[in-house]
Amino acid sequence: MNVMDDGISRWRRVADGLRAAIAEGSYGDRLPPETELAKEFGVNRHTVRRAISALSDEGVLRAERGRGTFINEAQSRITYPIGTRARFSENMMRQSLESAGRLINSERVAADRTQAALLEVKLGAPLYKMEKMTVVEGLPVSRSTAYFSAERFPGIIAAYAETGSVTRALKQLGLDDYRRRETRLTAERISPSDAEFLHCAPDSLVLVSNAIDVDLDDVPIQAIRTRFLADRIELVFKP
Amino acid sequence: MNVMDDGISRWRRVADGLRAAIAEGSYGDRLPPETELAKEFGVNRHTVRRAISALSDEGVLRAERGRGTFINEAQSRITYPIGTRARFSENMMRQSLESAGRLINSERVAADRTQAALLEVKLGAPLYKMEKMTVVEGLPVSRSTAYFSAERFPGIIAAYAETGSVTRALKQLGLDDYRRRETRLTAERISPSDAEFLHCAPDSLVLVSNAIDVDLDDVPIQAIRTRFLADRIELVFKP
DNA sequence: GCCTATTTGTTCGTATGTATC
DNA sequence: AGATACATACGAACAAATAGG
Repeated sequence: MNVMDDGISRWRRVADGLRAAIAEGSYGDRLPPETELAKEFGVNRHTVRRAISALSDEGVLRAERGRGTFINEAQSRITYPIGTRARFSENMMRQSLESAGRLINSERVAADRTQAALLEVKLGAPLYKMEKMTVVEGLPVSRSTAYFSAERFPGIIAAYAETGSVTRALKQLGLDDYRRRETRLTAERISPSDAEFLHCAPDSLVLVSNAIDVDLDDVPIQAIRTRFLADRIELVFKP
Repeated sequence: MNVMDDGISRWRRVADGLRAAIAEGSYGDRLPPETELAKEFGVNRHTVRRAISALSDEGVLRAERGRGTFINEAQSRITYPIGTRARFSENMMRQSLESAGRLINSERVAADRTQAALLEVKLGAPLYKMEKMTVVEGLPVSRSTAYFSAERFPGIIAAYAETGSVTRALKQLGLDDYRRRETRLTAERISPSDAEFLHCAPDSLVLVSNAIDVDLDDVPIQAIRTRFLADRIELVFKP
């Protein structure tokens, strides 16, 4: 019997299953006994215990000897509204949260086929690539990679470094307003590099947002790929 | 130096890292040599080989002896627009895709605190819980759990079973129009039960959408939690 | 207080899978 | 390919805390 055919251990899958069931409210406020869970998941009791131990470390559960295992009140995630006028710092301020953007790295690159199509520039056109990360209430929540046309926004990097905000940087460059044309969302496992920067477990999940911002004439300004840590942030869309 | 404390094997993490880097386009159309990747990920070459073998089985890579390892063209995902008037079947038809909803199960339940708050009914009020799944082009793409007030929509289950669509079922019950009030998005690992129904790997990722639909007087109609398979569907938001 | 059933916690042993060298 | 170290998984017991009669 192949125990770990897909590189994910059994206790891990039990832990994930439990987490999901708990989120769905299937168990109410307390877990069934370990022996019962073992039968339910078709594993040994030790394996269930390992899963419970992992979830206890995460703060999801609380085991009490002789009484049972109880489900802790859910810790709420930061919500991040997406819509036409999505401005990260403004939105955080509305929730009275302290947020800060930080420029990690920037470089000049040539547009590949995908980037050229998204930004509506020629293949090989000069772009600025900016690696940023965002910290809310002292906790890193997202990392993003943004591409700007280097010809249209030659001073963007200096302006961002100075102001710490894309909105303010663009304003400094004479662009008063912009809007979001499109946001595409998907989910991925975090990359090792992102895990290091966001200071989280290497097996965390991220919500990936691929978005295009345009000026008021519908000309693309930036293509931006943001990885939101799924367990620290929740995207909210309200029409 | 063995750090496998999180239940995910090294080759698996290398595979996930490679998949992400490939998706980002970091490697272009071919992978660096195995020895180089081993150094990059800080693992033994055997471990890299196992990761590459897994990705080859998935169809992401193609290893050619003596030449190198090449990246296959990505298979495109189905896009699902989210917005005010999100109607699944309408949206699929616009992409000229064949879609079908299927009722898996339905039962009468009492509203718990969360459901009562979302649907604006009393705690313990009777609800219909409907488990559905959606198949697009023969491929299952999502599974969802919807809650309706049993007092307000006594015939909803029969109507859905007959029409195969929430929109048409509600119309049959005399509700001509409704809109989405809110969509909250997050990412999770798939639950074993969902993995079975959606006929996918047990370690797949899902985009979870928690949404509230309301009638034209802003009274809640349904609370719905949908799990979209992240590698088969992409959510798109256009203002 | 006492007994019992239930439930979590601990400790053996054994076999298999993973990762490196 | 073989050797080594460690993590995973299972099985069978036993210990310790709790709750109820």
